[in-house]
Amino acid sequence: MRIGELAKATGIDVETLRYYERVGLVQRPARQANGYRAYGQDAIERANFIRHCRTLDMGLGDIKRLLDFTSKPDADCFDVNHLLDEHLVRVRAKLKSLRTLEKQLARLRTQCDAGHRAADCGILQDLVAAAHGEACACHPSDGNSSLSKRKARE
Amino acid sequence: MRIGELAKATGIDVETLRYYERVGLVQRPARQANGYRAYGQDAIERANFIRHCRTLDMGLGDIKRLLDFTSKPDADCFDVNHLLDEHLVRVRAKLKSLRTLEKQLARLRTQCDAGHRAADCGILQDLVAAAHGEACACHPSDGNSSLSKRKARE
DNA sequence: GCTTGACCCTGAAGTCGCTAGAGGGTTTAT
DNA sequence: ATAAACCCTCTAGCGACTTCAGGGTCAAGC
Ligand SMILES: [Zn+2]
Ligand SMILES: [Zn+2]
Ligand SMILES: [Zn+2]
Ligand SMILES: [Zn+2]
Repeated sequence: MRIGELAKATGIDVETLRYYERVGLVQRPARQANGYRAYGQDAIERANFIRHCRTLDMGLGDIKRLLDFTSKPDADCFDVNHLLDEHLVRVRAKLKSLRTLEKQLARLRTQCDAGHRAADCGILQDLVAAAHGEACACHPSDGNSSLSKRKARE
Repeated sequence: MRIGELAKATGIDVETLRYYERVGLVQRPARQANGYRAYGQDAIERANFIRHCRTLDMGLGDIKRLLDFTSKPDADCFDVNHLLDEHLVRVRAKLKSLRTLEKQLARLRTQCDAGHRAADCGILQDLVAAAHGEACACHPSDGNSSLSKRKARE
């Protein structure tokens, strides 16, 4: 099987497959006499595994670790659970912040409905006022910089 | 005001401020005799505006456009509304996909609770089965590659 | 006077997960 | 024979930073 066929079979772009090979996610396949990559059927399995994990938004490093587990049947799967737990934490944190964000943006959007002068635009006024520190949680405005420190630790 | 003070006043990292200057988001400040950047009070306003918009997850290009509006009071604010609408669409799309993702991951996590052999791990088995094409929507498994084409158009 | 440490400077490279381009070679169909 | 469709490598670009290397500047304490 050539790379284009593997791409069609898995829905992964040819360039992406070559990229996965470069970073070690996909093993280097044998080559034909002309230098073309020659994949076996197992490459479809592996590529589909990667694709599925990517749709679950896992990082390539995590996917590599999971792939390694599939070839070590006697290993303890604790790390698999842990990896998934951490990923869930990340996803839930992002979900939470996106929900807040959506509310903020929806409210902001109501501040202007028709076209008028920029000076009278409720949205711009709202943004400027927030930057000024009025009723806004995003910048500390007191002396401490806990927010940036927290971000740095994440 | 030196860059470290501006950083502390706004909660934006020093390196990030220099990066914003490089990409034209923050105007180049005057310099002291020793080459240090010397900011005025207005720099705090502008930097806080940027920070606030970043917590609303706007791109630097959008923020620049908004900043430009704040100095053009007579412009029509239509583009401001439009920019916000597009951003809301993006945020809501991401929110929707994250909600689906969270459900999938939460279900997957239930497949294994205690440590055992990787070969018996319900999570790994689930992932392999999904990659195999069982009850999984992420890869087409039929002949067409509509999914990848759709993605390319987006 | 001299070192220590906290600042500041520039420019370049690394991060992640691709994506696109340049500049070729090979195969297949007409 | 020629064109389209495929394949190859190597390189650079995206966004929004972060980090590193290799310096310069300045106040305080000994
Ligand atoms: Zn799948
Ligand atoms: Zn408006
Ligand atoms: Zn704010
Ligand atoms: Zn398990």
